[in-house]
Amino acid sequence: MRSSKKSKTDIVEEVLTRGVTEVVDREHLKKLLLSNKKLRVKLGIDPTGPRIHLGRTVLLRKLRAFQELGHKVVLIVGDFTALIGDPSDKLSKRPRLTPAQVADNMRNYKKQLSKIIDLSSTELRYNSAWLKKLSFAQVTELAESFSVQQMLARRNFKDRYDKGVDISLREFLYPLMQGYDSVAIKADVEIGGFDQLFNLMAGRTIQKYYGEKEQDILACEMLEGTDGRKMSTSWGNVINITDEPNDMFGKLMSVRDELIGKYLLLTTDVALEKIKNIEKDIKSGKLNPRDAKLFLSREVVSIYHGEKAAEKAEANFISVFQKGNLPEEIKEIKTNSGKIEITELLVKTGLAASKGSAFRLVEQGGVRIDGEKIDDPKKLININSNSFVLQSGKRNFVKVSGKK
RNA sequence: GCGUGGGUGGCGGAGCGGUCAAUCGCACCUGACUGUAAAUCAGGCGCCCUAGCGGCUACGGGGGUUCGAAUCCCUCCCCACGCACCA
Repeated sequence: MRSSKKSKTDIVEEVLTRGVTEVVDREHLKKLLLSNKKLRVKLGIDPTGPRIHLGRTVLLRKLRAFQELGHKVVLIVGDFTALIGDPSDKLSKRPRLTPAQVADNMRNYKKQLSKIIDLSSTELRYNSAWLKKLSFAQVTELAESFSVQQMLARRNFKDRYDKGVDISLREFLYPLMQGYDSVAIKADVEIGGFDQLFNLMAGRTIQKYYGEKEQDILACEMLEGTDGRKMSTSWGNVINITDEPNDMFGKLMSVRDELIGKYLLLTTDVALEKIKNIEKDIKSGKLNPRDAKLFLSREVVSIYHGEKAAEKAEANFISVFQKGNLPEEIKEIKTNSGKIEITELLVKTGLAASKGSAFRLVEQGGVRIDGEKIDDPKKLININSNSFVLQSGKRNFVKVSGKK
């Protein structure tokens, strides 16, 4: 973080509030953070997808802040729990992962994690290490810590129960396992998304049940994706930190205007005051939301690809979308020379999924060759060694030329 | 095991004998406009072609009734709920 002159109190205050919706023992945690005690800060990650998206970085960035304050981050890889399936904020059951998938996902994960947190000082634990060893008697014992009524207090269990939608017993076990993780690693603090609040609280209940002191809880805001719904891999509205600079930049530009402030708050280090000003200026019309988004996009892309790449991505965006120029890098495709129908060419180059949709694209005026609109779906295109740029819509380009 | 209600396009969810390739919402695509790939508005959104009130394949699988079935019947598979059996 670039907060060099801030006092510790200010830093702690920001850690406790920025992008945070709920802190469970707020005063208690604040005191701890201001003391010199080194805390064990837990974050559970379910390696359910191979990529880390911006929504997940919110929590990771929070961890980073704790690291900077000198605390010990304990990352729990839910290799065991992922096999069970997490019911959080889902109205129906989640698919379970196989051990092979988990292992595969983790390989990619570490590389991505290191872009945000300091992995060398991080304790990485797999919860199968202790959960696998529990005997059935011990599980039964653990199950004693919760009543069915308490479980049903959880909103999404309650909703499903009321609607008559299946809740498997296995799902009831999930919060218990996550809570047991806290016991196993002796967590002082646990971080999680707001949708995880129930599970985080379960950690407290279970720690207490085992006669240990209860962890404090920091629940963070959920980040909306490009379409305004919660960012989630299964919705396909994610911005992955592995996305190429141009792609990442473009996705950020398509975020809804109302979310600009939230994105700045949750995914960048931009100072709180500056964010406030940006929001204010957008509201008053002094600042064009487009420019605020350019700023946001540059910030985020810089974090994952460096400032140079961010500048380049911005220049590319302005050139292509604001000025309508051709992008710098266009995919090139070589095909057989000769005459070919435009619709067939679109399918061949991957710009259209089927001839029917290619037909529609042309009819709707979305197809251009070297900038010139093609309006006849039957048009024959002559392909020879001279290349030309085939364009579908505003953002799909392919350079086509014939083989000799 | 018995009973009830279900299984429809990427998802949610209509339709319950015929213009149903299937209302609608979300997602997605194209266009207009703009401040950007925001918002808004318009159109599109199974596949094929000689592009047409065209052909083909589709509504869990299979079979049947009918001029005609996503819609009715039989059967199989799967899901949920309830009941029972067994402890």
